[in-house]
Parts: sequence; structure tokens; C-alpha cells
Amino acid sequence: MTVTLADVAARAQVSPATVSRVLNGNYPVAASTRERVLRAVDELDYVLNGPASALAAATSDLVGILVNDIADPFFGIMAGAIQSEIGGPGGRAGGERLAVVCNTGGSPERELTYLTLLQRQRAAAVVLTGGAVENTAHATAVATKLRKLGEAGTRVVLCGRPPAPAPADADAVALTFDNRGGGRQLTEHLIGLGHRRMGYIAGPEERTTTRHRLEGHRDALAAHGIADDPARTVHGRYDRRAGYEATLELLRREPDLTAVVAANDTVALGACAALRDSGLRIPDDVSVVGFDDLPFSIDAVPALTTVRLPLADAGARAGRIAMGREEVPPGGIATIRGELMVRGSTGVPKGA
Amino acid sequence: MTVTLADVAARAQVSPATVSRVLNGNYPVAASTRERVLRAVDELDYVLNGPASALAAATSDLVGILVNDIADPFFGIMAGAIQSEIGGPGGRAGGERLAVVCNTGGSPERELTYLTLLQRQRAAAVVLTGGAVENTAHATAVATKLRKLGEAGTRVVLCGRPPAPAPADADAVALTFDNRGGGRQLTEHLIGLGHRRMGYIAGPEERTTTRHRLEGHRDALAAHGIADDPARTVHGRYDRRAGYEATLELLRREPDLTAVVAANDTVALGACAALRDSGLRIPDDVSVVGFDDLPFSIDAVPALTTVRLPLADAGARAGRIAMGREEVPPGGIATIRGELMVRGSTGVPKGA
DNA sequence: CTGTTAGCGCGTTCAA
DNA sequence: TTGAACGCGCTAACAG
Repeated sequence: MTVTLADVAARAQVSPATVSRVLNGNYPVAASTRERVLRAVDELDYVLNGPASALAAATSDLVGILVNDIADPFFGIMAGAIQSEIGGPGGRAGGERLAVVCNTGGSPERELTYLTLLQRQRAAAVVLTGGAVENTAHATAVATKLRKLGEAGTRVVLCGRPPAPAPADADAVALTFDNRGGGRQLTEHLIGLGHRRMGYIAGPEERTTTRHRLEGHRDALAAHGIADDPARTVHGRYDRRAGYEATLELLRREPDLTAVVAANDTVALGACAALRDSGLRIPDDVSVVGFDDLPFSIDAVPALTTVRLPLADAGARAGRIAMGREEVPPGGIATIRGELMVRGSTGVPKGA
Repeated sequence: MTVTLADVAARAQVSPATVSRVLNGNYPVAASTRERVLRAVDELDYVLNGPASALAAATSDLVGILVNDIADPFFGIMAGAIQSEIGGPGGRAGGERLAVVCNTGGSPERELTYLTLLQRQRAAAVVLTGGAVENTAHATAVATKLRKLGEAGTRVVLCGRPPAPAPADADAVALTFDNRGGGRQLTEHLIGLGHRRMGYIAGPEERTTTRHRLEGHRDALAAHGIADDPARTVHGRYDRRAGYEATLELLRREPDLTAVVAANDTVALGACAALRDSGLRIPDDVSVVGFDDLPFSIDAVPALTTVRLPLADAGARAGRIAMGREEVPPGGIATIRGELMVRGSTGVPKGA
């Protein structure tokens, strides 16, 4: 039925072992022999059997990329960058690796399921992107799973996710974003403009990204002696709708807010819509800031003040590390800072 | 080292075959035996060896999803929906399938490479999303590959992509978007408002989506006796920047354009930015329409008139078909229509 | 309902 | 530089 290595060997009049060697290029093979084998491969249209190869070699060409939400460009951009560094040549037989992205939908269970599936496939590497869920049970389960993956020879890289508490996965490399610093910068920018009554739309609870950005915001408030009124913080998902609803809620609680700090750009867009629908002008009546600087953020009207995260660069780096093509940062951890992008959505508060 | 089926069998005091049966749930097993086996699995923390399983069963739990651009929500939304229907229980051993998305970056070569990789892995199914490249050589190569995949037992589903010319892959199911109809609706909407001088920003050449949407536009023009001036059409990529530059080019060629028809929403956003930067108001000076109705389109200011494609529904359906959980449409082809969403970005032309 | 027996297709020793 | 032989871990017949 399907063409096997043995078929190719017969056609090239060599042993299966030789064909294997040609394909993997790990052993010396006479040029003429190689030539003949490759021709046979071509003529028979032979395709290596991945599972058989993986079984015999005890490792596969699969590399998994876990994302929280594949429909969110935040993850799409990182995943694309990671994949571009992995997809190229460099794998075993045939020269290509299969970089695959798995969508957890932010669900801890699915995250674990995918990790198990990847473990089952004997993946060569796994890259986990985005914030982690801060549930002790789950965090432990993930850390355990990552350790097992590492022990089984799977390289594990965290991209945009803080390292798990040592020594759970001391072997996992982590490229983490300075969410706290970014959060602080944004709020300080607003404070510098004269804002004092700022609403904060946080992401889902129990997520590291949510917590760190919020902490940065509070750090800035504290540093400037501004009281942190709990009523000014609302939690929601990382999507437009959550931003819309949270903004209406914030306005209800405190109608004379002068600024809204959103957990990310998508949420900020929803916030802008809610403000417009409430008859408020941006930034004349209320300033708005986002986070991430996704491509559409510059298209908002007015353009969004935000913190730019080098998603593509970080992803590419994570991909190279996963492939063993780039040195691991000292201590296995690198913190990547964001850059404040001041644009039209922020201005001096109304009274000033 | 790693725990194998045999270890579990020994611990549960049954034969390996029985363990396999319990795991796959395909054969009757006594409840008490099953119990014992599952306990052993748990105690030993056993993880099935995917490659070995795939080798023996001649099929794997892998399902591939090919997308042109993973950073584009158009694909992200479809991929997420497909994956949600596939990721669930229903696979072999362990009950889960590994739905993986592969990013071709729009490159025909990478598309073929991924198909080969998936073929190599003996994927259970493959879903190809988005428009196809209209290059004869490549189309033939893809069709051939798809046929081979089909012959090898891999289910092939096209989602948002027109069926390849029969009989190349007569076995592939195709869910295709009515891009031509959508294009026609948009232009007819503009014509109905009184527009006559419309610029068209098309997607990349040699792509079915590009061609179909453009043809719809031209159909509408022809139906209303409006001459189709080639100078009013510019090609570019499906991104914001292309929309920005193309709009400037269109304005240069014909400053008194009253409307811009963009290949998709992302491009439309770029067009809006270019118009604003040129001092033109939307829709007072120039109307703009997009295509797809991505989530951010309603957030544009003014909100974008566009054609809504049921991306999530289509993806979910494709996923179910790939899993054999939904009937194949008659003839293997289903055309999915879009819905015209009239919003603030279109209005009567200036002179009217 | 369960155990035994053969491979699945390939990588990798060990000799030659 | 090449071939022969073995086993990777599992599933699928076939008996029992």
C-alpha cells in the first residue's frame, strides 16, 4: 500500500539501514549511493513514517506552542514568530519540524491536556506563551508536568510567562514580560498629566499577567501618594466586551473619572466605545490607555497610548532557544521590558 | 525509564492487550478489570506513547489546521472554532485528539511542507482554511497531496476555501464563503447610496479570495452600467499597511473618489487612517467598506460597513465534519453566505 | 471477556 | 562504507 523504507531500499538496491542513514544524514554514505537512494525516494514519492521514526528514535519532530487564545493577535503574533524559527530546516529525517500551536482557551484543564498530548507525542520542545493561572493546584500540576517533559528530553520554554516557583521546573527557560514595570509607566504617565481619579479595568483574576499589571498600577499610585480606591478596579476577560461593560460600571460608580487604564489594548478599545456611547470625548473628557500595542491600536481614534511589548522578537527568541539555536539567558530567566507609546488617547484631565 | 504499557499490565496483573483495550475502550472489558487497570495507570502515572500507538494502529490522533496568517484574527477565529470541536473527547487512547494549527504564512511552499509533515504523521484529518493560491503548478501539487492524504485515510476539509477543480480531490469536503456575493452586496450598497467613483483595494494577486471579491465588485459595477476603470484597482497584502498605501495611491490617481472598497476589514482600517491623514472625513468625504466583520470593525470610528462572515460557525462545522460528527454537505460542497452590515463608514457621496 | 502472538516502519547497534 | 538483526511500545488478529 504505502511506500516504506524497505521499498526505497529495494529500488535503490541497498539495505534499509542505508536509506535511513541517507535520510537522516547522520552517518557517512558514499555520494553515489546517496544519489541512488534519493532518486528512489523521489521516484517512489516516499514519505517517511513519522510515528515509526519517532518510536525508533524515541523523539519526534513535533514542537508544541501553547496559547491562551488563538483569536487574539497578542498570541497570534508570538505564535507566528515562534513558528517561523522552528518551522525551518533542522529537524530529523526530511529536515523539517512540525511546529504546532495548541489553543487552551485559557482553560487550565486544556492546558494540562495539551501538555499530556505533547508528552505522549514525545515532542521535541514545548513553548508556553502568555500568563499563567495562579491557582496553586493547577500551578503545581503544570510544574510537575513540565518537569516530566524536561526529564523526557523535551525542551521547555516559557514566553511571556513568569517562571514557576523553583525548583519545580528549574530547567525551564523563561522569557518574561515586565508587566509590572509597564503598568507603572502607564499610570505614571497619567499622573504626570495631572490625573488623580483613574479607573482600572483588570483582566481575569488568578492570572499572573492580570496581577502584575495591576500591581504596577498600584505601585505608581502609592509612589505618588494617591489612595487606591478598590471601587475603581473592575475585573473582566481580556476582550472588547469586558472593556465596554467594565467602563460603564466604572462610570456608574464614579462619574467624574478622568482616565481609564485598561488591562490590554483590546479591552481599551471596548472602553473607548463605552465612553463614546456615554457621550464622553477621548481624551478631552476621559483619557484611555491600553497595553501591548497590538497593530490595531494605532488605528483607534484617537490612537491609543499604550506599552509596546516586542511580541515578535520575544517569540522568535523563544523559538530559537527551543531549537537550541540560541544561548539560554543567565539563570534561565530574561525579563523583557515594554516601551511606553504616548499617543492621542491621553491628555491633561478636564479640570486642569 | 519511562513507564510502558507492559509495566501497567504487570502492575494490574493483566496482559498488555487488556490494558490497551481499556485505554481505547473499543472492546468489552470487565468492570473490575478496567478498574484495576485504571488504578495502575494512575499509580504509575503512565502516559501512552503516541508514536508507538500511531505506528501500530496506522493512524494518529493528530489533526492539522492550516492557516495563512496566524496573527490575523480572521484565521484565529476559524482555527479556534475548529479546534474546539476537535480537541474534545473522541480520539483514541486517552480520549483526546491533538488539534494543531500550522501557519503557512501564505507561502505555497510552506503549505506543501506542512501537508507533507501531516502526511508523515499520519494525521487523522486536515483542515485547510482561507483562500488558495491560484498558481497552476502549486494548485496541482496541493491537489495531488490532498488526494494522497485522502487515500491514506486522512479526512480533508476545506474551510473558507473553494474546492479544487475535480476530480483532483473529489473526496475533499469544502465549506466555501460566498466572497463574490459579498463583494457584490457591498458595491451595490455603495451604488445605491449614489456612489459612482469607487476605488478598490484588492488583496494579493493569485489568490482565490482576492479574485472572487473583486469579481463581485465588478459584477455590481457591470450590473449598473458603471465603467470599470482599471486605474481604480490596486493590489496589496491583506494588512493595514497595504490598505494605507493603496489608499494614498488611489487618491493620487483620482482625487475625487467618493468611496473606497477594501479587500477586508484590516485593509479598510488602513484605508481609514490614510483618508484621515489626508484630511478627508469618513463618510462625509469618502465612504469606506471592509469585508469579514472582524471584532474590531465595530470599534472603528465610524464603525465599518462590511460583510459578516460566520467564521466561528464555519470553523465549528468544518471541525465536526473533520471528526465525522456531522454529515457532509451534498456534493461535498457548501457555500456560506455573508451578511451585509451597514454601519457608519458609508453614506451618500459628497455631491449628492 | 482475556491472553498469546505477530507485526507496524524505522533507527541503531554490531559485524563485515 | 555497508548490511543484518534486533527492538522501540503498541494494536490487532486469533484463540481460548
